[in-house]
Amino acid sequence: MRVLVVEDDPELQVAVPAALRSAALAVDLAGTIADADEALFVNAYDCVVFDRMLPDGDSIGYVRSRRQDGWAVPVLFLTAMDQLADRVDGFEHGGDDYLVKPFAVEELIVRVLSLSRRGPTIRPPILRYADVELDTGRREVRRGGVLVTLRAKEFSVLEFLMSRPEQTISRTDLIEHCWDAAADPMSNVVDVTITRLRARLRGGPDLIQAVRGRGYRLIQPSGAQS
Amino acid sequence: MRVLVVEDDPELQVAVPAALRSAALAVDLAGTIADADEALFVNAYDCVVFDRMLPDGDSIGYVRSRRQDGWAVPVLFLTAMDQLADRVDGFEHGGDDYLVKPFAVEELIVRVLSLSRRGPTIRPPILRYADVELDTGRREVRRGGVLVTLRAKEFSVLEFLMSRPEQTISRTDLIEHCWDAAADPMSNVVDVTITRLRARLRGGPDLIQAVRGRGYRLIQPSGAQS
DNA sequence: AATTCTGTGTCATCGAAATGTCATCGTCAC
DNA sequence: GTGACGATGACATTTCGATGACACAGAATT
Repeated sequence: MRVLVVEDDPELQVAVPAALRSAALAVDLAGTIADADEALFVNAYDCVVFDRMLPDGDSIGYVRSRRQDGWAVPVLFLTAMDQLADRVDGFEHGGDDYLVKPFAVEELIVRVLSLSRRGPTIRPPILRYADVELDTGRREVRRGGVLVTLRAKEFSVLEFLMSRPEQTISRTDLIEHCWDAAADPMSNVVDVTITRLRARLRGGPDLIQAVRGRGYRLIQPSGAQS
Repeated sequence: MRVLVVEDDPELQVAVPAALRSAALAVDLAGTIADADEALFVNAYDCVVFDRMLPDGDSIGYVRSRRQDGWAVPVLFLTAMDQLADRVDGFEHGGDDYLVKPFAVEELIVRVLSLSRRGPTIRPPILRYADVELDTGRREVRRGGVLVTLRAKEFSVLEFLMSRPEQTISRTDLIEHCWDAAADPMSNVVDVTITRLRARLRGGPDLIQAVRGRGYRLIQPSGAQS
């Protein structure tokens, strides 16, 4: 779990990351809102610890505006102002928790862990065609419910075909999407990979049709074509 | 938003619901853990406010056991014991926040609103996969009930894998979530950490599968291959 | 302050598995 | 029939992951 700490007080710049690292969290540090913004752009964090007052402004304003764009990473505010009005302010603008300085490091750790745990668990999509299911997250393919293990290239080609069912895909397109720049467009790698893919999917009719001079496409052999 | 308040003190039985209703929350009241259990069975709540000490026991025990079954509704504990050890204890067993009595009603409202908004998206504090248990609070891992001691990085990687069981996780994702910005994405730290993790978990079949060219994932080796 | 210990990162090497190449065969369209 | 294109088996090459040994930093201990 990775956390961004945004803090300008030199003492806390040392203490807070140290405390969080002791809880096996990976910690990055930023000193200003501008720095934090850049770090948030570059990396994926599970939680952000924001000092309220920073050299370039009040962090609540920043968080508020990011929330407007749907930014959802949990935030813990560290604040020296312990008036209740300010606390309410912090929550109402999308922050998820706050801690009043001075605080016990154990408490900080507990709260950050609690916030980090609620990560957005997004389900990667599952592609289907005929009796073939391709689970992009698990990198698994099933035919008629039976698990079929594919090589990386084979998977990648099938994924591309399944994302455009019944469209004819040229060898060039396949090379461009499934191979890197080093691939030789003149070779017959695509043909070979298609052959291997067919061999793996021998659990039903051949769904991969060669379109002479054009490329390949997925098609159900029973269905009529144009 | 609907909230269940579990409280036996007659004074608070009046004051707490009144305060929450003033914030436009729908409030139900229970006086014992048994009553609460029934109410939770019948209705869906966005948040539960639990007094720590109730006539039929300490509510932490109840919450802890419900969490084991994946129950995820946010809980706010009201506690008279303000020692930090107790606070940490409350969190580590799946509670999401606590408030020390006596408290300001405004603060109660703020916290309940925050928890309700957060929704039941928190993950249960103990992750399980096959015969491996990972306690995020205690930072302990058990395989087949046997305690396995892990290094911080190893724990962190396992936690991330276990939070997305059977999903293939790229080295990049692992670096981003388990290492800080100083990590070199080109190095093979991830591979080495995986090797070490496997070595520690040698108490059963290898659950960590390398997916060539993509990353790693947790999988039960029972699945047949072709 | 010096020393040991512990955790973590780096590097080099090994070996297996994935993938590309090539030669040959089959087949489809005209 | 024939010429071009696709299919396929055998083989060569490359890549990638696993791992042992070592290096280094910081914490703990003396």
